[in-house]
Amino acid sequence: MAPSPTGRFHLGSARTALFDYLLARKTGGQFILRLEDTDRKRFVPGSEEEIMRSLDWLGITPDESPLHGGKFGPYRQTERREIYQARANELVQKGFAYPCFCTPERLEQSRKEQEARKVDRVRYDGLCRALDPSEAAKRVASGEKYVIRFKMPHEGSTIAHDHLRGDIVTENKFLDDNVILKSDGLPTYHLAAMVDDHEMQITHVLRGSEWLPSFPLHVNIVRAFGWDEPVWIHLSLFLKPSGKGKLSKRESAEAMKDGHTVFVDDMKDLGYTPEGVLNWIALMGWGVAEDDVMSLEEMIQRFNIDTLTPSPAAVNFQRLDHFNGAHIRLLSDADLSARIKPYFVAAGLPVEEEALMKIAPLIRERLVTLDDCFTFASFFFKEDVSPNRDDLIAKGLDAQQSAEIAKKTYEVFSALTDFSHQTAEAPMREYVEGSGLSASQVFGVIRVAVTGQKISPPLFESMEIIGREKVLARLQNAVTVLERM
RNA sequence: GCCCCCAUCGUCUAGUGGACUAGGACGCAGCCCUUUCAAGGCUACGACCGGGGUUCGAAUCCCCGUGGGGGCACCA
Repeated sequence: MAPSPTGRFHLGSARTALFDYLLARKTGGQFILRLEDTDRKRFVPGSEEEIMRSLDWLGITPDESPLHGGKFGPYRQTERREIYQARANELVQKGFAYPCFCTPERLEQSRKEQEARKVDRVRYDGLCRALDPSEAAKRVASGEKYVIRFKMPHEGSTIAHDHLRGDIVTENKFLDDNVILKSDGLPTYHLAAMVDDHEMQITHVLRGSEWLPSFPLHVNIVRAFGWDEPVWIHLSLFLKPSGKGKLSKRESAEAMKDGHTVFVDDMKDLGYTPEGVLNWIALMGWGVAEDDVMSLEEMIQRFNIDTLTPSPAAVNFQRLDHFNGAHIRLLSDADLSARIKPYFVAAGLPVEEEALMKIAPLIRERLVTLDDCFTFASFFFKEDVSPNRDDLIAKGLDAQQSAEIAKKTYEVFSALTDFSHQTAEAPMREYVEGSGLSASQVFGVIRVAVTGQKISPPLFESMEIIGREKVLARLQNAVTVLERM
């Protein structure tokens, strides 16, 4: 993959990276990260690090990259400028490109003129294309500022082949003489990517379909060099959840409002797992008929570029939640414990590993995101809970009757020789039977008394983990709260 | 405006001329399970954009509309 360090690493880039990775693993190829940093004006410090950090977190670390090296380096385009300059000159030499001395001011003027004439497509007017090559060479040698433009044929048409979309035919008269080498000596994407893809022996180019319009230019460049073409695949675009317009980085604020994000680097903090995120983005632009909850391994096995889909896909965060929850449920006790521990630590709670191992199976199927563990299990680690008085009063009963339940429970638990969920539940069931109360009423009071909340993991298993001493204290406290008036 | 791409349930998708009464998943609704919340199981609702062809036969192939998306930089 070849992102540019001009902003944050988002969903779309992650999906491209994933497909690149899957293809490489599937075919025994290399997954390469190349940084397209030729636009120094838009360079954002820290974004290179964010790209690599995000890839690592997702679990799809590149085989070759600026960080890991590789035999086709360097992997940062600004470190390869001589290569592009040589290649650009080669094209000029062969008559496929030409130096252009037009100033930005002249270009701007030409653009305005064309707009005034209401031409269909504003483009370079070809002034320097008409220059005599030896004359142009002289001006270059004299130190005059210039760019190099690709000499697009005026006649005929270009047939570019996309693996998903078939032949894409464009009449050359609609094409422009694009700049391939800028006046600062750095190449534009068009040249840099084509040269690097060739030099680095890239077999498959997977990129977003926003590149389709410049696709003819790219194949013309490759053909001008006489190189073999890679397999081109233009992936479907990600659309906003509404389906109206492509997912942009501006969407982040919108997504953030309901606990979502389009930036991979933010996913971890929101409680998402790499497995869930990967599974989610994999299924946008890739058609899998059934059994769509997959591990990375399974994705590798099932991946096939023939099953990629070309139509735009609206992102659906509810689906992310679904896949995240599904993958959390697949986690072992040890794995889940390790992943939720940081949330308690961050809250300053005294977490114990052994307790965490017992809690994991109790909350696993209740978590949508990992940080949900806090709402479900923080009461385990607190010294006391502070139940709301109204919550302590069972449905259909009054405070006094509810207090009776807590007292009775206190007695039952106190009398136990051994306190486990089995030994505690049996006598409580008997009590419910003989009391004329419902299980829901009795256990509801205990739940709020012991956990401080109306919703909790299974009651008796939870109490076993908390331990009799604390349970009794919390029951006692509940009675106090209920009898206070 | 011009060029390009796309078109199956609300969303992600399966489907490559007959096996389609169009399958799965998310979401939504109901039921079951149940001490809460989930998870799980079952059921319901729900789509081939329109019109012409081609063919014995079109969701599938072709054309034209329409709709949606993308692109028109010394950005990627």
